[in-house]
Amino acid sequence: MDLREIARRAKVSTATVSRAINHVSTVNPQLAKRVWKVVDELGYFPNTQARALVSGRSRILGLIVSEITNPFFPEIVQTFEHLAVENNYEILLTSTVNDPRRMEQSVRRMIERRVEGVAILTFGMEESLLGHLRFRKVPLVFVDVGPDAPGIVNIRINYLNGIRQAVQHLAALRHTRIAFVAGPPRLKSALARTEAFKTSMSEIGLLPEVIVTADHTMEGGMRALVELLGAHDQPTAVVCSNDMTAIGVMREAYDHGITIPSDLSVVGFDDIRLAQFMTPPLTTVQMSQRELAQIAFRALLDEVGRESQSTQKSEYELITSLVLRRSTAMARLLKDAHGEQ
Amino acid sequence: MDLREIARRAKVSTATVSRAINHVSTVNPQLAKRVWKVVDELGYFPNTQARALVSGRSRILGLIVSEITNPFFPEIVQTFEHLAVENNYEILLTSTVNDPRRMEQSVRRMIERRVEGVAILTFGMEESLLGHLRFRKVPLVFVDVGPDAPGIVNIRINYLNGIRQAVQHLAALRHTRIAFVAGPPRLKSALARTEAFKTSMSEIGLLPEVIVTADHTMEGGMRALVELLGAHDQPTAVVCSNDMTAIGVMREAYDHGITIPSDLSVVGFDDIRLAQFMTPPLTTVQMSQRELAQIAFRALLDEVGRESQSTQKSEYELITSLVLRRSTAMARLLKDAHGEQ
DNA sequence: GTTGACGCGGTAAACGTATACCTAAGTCGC
DNA sequence: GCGACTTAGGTATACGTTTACCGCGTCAAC
Repeated sequence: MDLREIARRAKVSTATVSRAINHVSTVNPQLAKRVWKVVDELGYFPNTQARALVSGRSRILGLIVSEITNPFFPEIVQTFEHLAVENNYEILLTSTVNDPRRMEQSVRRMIERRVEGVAILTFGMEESLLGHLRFRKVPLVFVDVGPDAPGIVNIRINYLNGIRQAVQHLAALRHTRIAFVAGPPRLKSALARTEAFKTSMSEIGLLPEVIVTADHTMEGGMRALVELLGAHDQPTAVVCSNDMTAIGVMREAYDHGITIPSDLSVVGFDDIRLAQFMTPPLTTVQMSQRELAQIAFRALLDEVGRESQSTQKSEYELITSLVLRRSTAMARLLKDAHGEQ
Repeated sequence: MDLREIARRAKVSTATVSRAINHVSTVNPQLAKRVWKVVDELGYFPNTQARALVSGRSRILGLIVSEITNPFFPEIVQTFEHLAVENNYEILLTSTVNDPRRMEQSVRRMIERRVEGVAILTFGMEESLLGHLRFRKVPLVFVDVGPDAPGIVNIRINYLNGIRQAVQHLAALRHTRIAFVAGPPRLKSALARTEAFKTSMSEIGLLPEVIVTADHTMEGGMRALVELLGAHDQPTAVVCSNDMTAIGVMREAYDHGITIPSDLSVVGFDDIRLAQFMTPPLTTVQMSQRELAQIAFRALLDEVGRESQSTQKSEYELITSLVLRRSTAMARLLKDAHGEQ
């Protein structure tokens, strides 16, 4: 069942059928109606590959994330996919799980399907991905780590804003020994968060001394707390580089009989959905996944839209900000002191 | 840069290039090498749409889930995608969020891209999806709810096995007042779980009296616990129709000062990854998402493989089973009694 | 030495659609 | 009333592959 079949039955040419289906205005409404009638009767659906072949536009976008099972990403995927469908695009999804072979393969798949653009929402700097894609001048969207070149747009994340809010929130609760559990140094985003923490502390005259490194997993968070408990001057609050780490900290605290937030205040980062399901619900710095996906999609669409990669640079920014829940409280020592008065 | 370009440079015909690229054995190794050399030099990637058009095979599979942000699904998507890529397939993902318009649209997209098969891993009975797809004889895979017809395979889930284990585990811990928090009656899978609970209770002479209905969300779980606490004969253990419900129950319990598991034992269902991150880690009935995805993919591939929908029916089954963590303990009253002796 | 079989590679048609180009009919001005 | 201009719809080509079909050359058997 193809265009020709429709043309035959509607007693018009294939050109007219094509035009009617694509709502070209020059076609006589009478004829259009006749065509649509046949189309509906036969349940005809145009063949996308043929369309893509002749038009040179695949209407497919690539989306590369680190790992779909990482709670940070499902919301992104969902939003991105939703927007894509609304704009008559399809998405080609890859989760690299940090496997170079997978990335390589992923790029190949995308090029073979002739994607019109790719959003790379992993936070590492996967140079390996770039070669072929840039060679084909495929528009790319990165988060922070993209090279500065035409056809490549970077979404800048303002980590400082949210982390500063977190630190000041804790300081306001009389915390002075505030620890930071950092993420893997391999990730530029993790580095940036650590820097933001240091800056925020220094700004208010506190020393960002207690920084332990974890790996953005729950297990890493658990180990990090153990490490912190071993220190001779234990912190009363801890800011974590991401929510999974914070969850690990909370989990380990539970096992040690440490109550959150009265014994220890905990702040996460990301605001994955799960954060609000914790006991107690996790206070965390929100980096809106929906918004990130929206910006990425919009940026990609803009870039695809503008023909001949202009040098005009477009910058996009995503602000982070603290959302208060119930995992932070007044610092223990001060509270006791008050209580004793 | 296309086949012809390669052919020209390698001084062979396009047919030979095509054959070399597809590793057809009849082509002279000398020539093949020459072709591959040019291919690599130019960084040539074959155009999938052209291939699909002429071969009549899109190498695309559809995957429909209810909601990617539901923690049950990411693992499924990841596994399915992984398998697809390994078999040179691409996947077209849709999350319906129970929106009929979305489903409609989704089917249209899939048919337009000429998917070779679709796995429908939502657990409702979306009849609306069927029409067009069945008309095209697209192989379909369902979980439990598919109609009995050629080209349609159902994966049967054995809910009873795991739920029986859960109930017997609780009974062994001296619980007799075991409640069940059911899921939305709209979902056949929820109904089946409730039935399995009733059966399991009756089998060991307990009355499945306390059954409250929730909706598979955390909020629903929270409300359910409130309802249970209002009963004059409070349960000492509660089995939930899914993990999110169990998490809601735990969360609400925390707010009421009820300690899990010493005051109340809780068992979930699904074993989403998050279950092990709870405090305490949730004992739950595992319904392996990886395995489900594997079965679905395998079934789909088999069905796509066999030409001319044979009547031979293939049945697939997924077993559920209890995984013990730390959200269950001896029933309160008995434990006290023992303590007083 | 001729013939038949066979193996390898080239020629060309086909997949289903969009669209450049063309033709016929209609409109308008003089 | 006739020619120029507009307009609607048809004809035919192109998109980048795969593959059926064909032809040529080699080799063996007689």
